[in-house]
Amino acid sequence: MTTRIYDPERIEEKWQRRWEEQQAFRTPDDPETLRSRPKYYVLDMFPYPSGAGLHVGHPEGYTATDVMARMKRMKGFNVLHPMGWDAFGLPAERAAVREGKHPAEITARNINTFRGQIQRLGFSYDWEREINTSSVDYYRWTQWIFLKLYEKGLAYMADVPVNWCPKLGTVLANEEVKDGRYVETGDPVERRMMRQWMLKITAYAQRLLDDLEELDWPESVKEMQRNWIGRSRGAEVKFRVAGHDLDFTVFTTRPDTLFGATYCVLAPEHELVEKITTDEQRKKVEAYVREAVNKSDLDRTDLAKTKSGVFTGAEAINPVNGKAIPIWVADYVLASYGTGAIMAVPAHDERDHEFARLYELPIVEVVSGGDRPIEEEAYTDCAEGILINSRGLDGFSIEGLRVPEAIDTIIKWLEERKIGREKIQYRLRDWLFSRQRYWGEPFPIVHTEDGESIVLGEEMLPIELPEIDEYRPTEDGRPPLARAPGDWLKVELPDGRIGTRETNTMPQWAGSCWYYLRYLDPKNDQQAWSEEAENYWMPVDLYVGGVEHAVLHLLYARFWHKVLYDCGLVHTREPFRKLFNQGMILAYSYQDKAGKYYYPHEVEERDGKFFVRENGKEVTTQIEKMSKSKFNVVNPDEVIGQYGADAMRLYELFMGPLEVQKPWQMKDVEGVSRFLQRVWRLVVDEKSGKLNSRITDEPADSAEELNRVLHKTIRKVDEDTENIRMNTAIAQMMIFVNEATTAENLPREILGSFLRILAPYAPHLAEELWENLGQEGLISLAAWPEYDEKLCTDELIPIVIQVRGKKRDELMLPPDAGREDLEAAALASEKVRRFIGDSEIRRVIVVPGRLVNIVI
RNA sequence: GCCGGAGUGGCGGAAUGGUAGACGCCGAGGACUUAAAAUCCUCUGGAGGUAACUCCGUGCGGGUUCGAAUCCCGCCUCCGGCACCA
Repeated sequence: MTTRIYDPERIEEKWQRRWEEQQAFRTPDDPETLRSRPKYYVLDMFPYPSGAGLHVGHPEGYTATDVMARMKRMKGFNVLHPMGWDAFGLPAERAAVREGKHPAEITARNINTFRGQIQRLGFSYDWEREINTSSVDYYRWTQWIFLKLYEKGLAYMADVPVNWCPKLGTVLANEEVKDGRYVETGDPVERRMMRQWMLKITAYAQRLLDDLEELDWPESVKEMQRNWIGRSRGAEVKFRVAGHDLDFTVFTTRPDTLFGATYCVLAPEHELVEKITTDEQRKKVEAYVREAVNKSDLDRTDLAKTKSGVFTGAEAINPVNGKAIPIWVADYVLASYGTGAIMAVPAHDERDHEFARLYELPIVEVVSGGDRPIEEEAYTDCAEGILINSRGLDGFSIEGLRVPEAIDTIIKWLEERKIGREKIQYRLRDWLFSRQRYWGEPFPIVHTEDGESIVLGEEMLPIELPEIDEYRPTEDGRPPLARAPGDWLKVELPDGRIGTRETNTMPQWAGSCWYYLRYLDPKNDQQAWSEEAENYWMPVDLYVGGVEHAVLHLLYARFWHKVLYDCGLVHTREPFRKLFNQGMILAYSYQDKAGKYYYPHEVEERDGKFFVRENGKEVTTQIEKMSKSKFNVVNPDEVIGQYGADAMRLYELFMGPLEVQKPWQMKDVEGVSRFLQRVWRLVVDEKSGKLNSRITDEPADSAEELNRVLHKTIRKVDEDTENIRMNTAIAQMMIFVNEATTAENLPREILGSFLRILAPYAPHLAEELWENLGQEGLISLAAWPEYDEKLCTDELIPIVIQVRGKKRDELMLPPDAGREDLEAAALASEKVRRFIGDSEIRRVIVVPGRLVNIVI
């Protein structure tokens, strides 16, 4: 033993090298090992390798999964714990333009940075299984899955109104746009008609909804997906247009209010608008439609607080009572939802109410029960109301019914007369699946001159990205791939025709939709994955990542997985059995009155206030999201350089519960670093560099007190780690170390057990001390210790004695003391008797092992 | 507006019907040292009291219970999601 003090840098390098030399974390793949042990697949959401490198938020989830992977390995599981790169994407393409390099080169550089940073933390990934969604070996299979989607009729081209982002020069999916802006960058998005690839995710809406039930996911994420899918039950009702041989269908969730429909509204894009508008109204209607269609989403939603619309001059016939009601055009009705047409019931719908008041349209009450007059406020409650004014031509009536019964009754009536039917409507739209970018998967599609789209066969894969000289759209607005050389763009089809390749590419989500499957068998060049590997490893047992993917990635991946399930390519309906979202790590920032930010090292604290060192100016402090512009980003390399990877890992988990947001505090890293030094000193005498002289070869029970603390600690660390409550597991290990620091004797056996539960958390330190203790083999592969339930309780435990619910005394008694003994002991207490005084004892509540409460 | 989550010392947090504040940070005192750092030990929610001890205390107001941070009702604040989806 040469080194005396704890030197993280030295031991971390040493053990990372050993692990690599011994291939300690290779995923087992020989059939015998696989068959003989249970499996555990623990997965991180793989990162997009940005140019900025890792920040301390990334390793938070990675550390948690690594602790889990290491513990499961020690418990005898075959563990699959891989890492890879979500490597296609726009930032690399933009950097390529900026630096005049190929996106692949930028991507490779960023991946090397990320990998290096991740590896310094000593994670037990199987790097033999590293994947990269932008490598041909990978994306040929993404293209292959696209063929499966196409074969099933789930991929199609359509002229659709798209979210076009001029700044990025590409279209975006609904899921990527919020309030008329791209969620990532905030760039505004416009509405445009374009011919684009779509994936029919709506065909899976009900299954995506139903199968949420079986998942061990945070309730909030399930709820967000339910909201996004947005199932609602209602009815479609057909309305005739008066004086025309035309009709249109509306969707409503409240068919019970049909008698209260006083007008109808068509979306500006509705095909009937043109046909039914009267000459008198034509000018106004055309102007309105033109303006509405060209409005950006931002104008149509967020800013449009007051409604607008124009009367078409035409009238519809309400099928239940034969009354003619006006047909309006208004952009508060969306073309993309339902049928793009509604019946308006101002008495019982807030939006219709607002519109009716604005344009002085009639309001007819058909459900009674509102608190305020119907002219003032729409009554939308479905639980209490009773139907009124709802008697039809042929004596049909739903008057007197409650809303739910009225809905069922009228749907039946509409269906009998073939003028309507029950309808389940989803908010979910089909997934816009093409992008006008270079750095993405090319589609295995060729277009012929006569407009036919031909899908290429499996044998034609991969379709490799061609080299092009500029990564920008062409002058006439076609995607960058239109710049590709002719020998790429032009393809001779098997029948001799010449076609042109599709020049759109797939969105970044494509690669991440199935990467968890490629990890199962990443080097297979015959198949995307083998059946045996899929059967063995799937589903993912634990999936950890940020909540920002609650809808996007997680919904898309579930959709693809279900398609693969229908193709017989996977055996589970769902890919991710348990999902866990880690909370964001925030940081303190410092700002002066003018709003200028300062780095933490530029600021000092005096009496609870903060001042700039240089000029004494007072600054305020706040907790914010880490950001370069706020000067509060914490770099993991610095933390590791100063305290070591083990301290970094420990602090990431000790900060608080994994799922909550919490601020990074450097002072607290020192705390866990001190803890690791204390562990070091339990084994190593820093003065001599020899083993601590208190270490003995006596059995564990020779140090009875410490042995009890050990067993309690094993139990708590085991349970808390399984339940992803690593912060309290670490607290318990601190309790053990505090106890051991003052213990007279340290049996080798006890230290060995403790080091094994510490190993998943601080693996480098644990390996080093394990070796120092003279143990054979890697601690990372040692068996997880068992705890003895009997040793988890003390011989005497504190029993609280309350009088009228207030603690008055505390007695040390055996944990298995009976009710009578506890009561007797409590009543014998001097202090307790003082509080009872002369009062009569009315009741005594005894909770064995806990407390006695005397009620007077 | 609707849906979800949270509110506990100076700070991060623990306790999910049974001792409120585990563990860590900060702070105070002591030991070691020529000294400092490091380390080790003790104290550390508030108020009162020389002390034993007492009272108060988990966003606010009520309730259930022998007993509530925890369960129920009503509010306030903050965070996240959705939002003209008929």
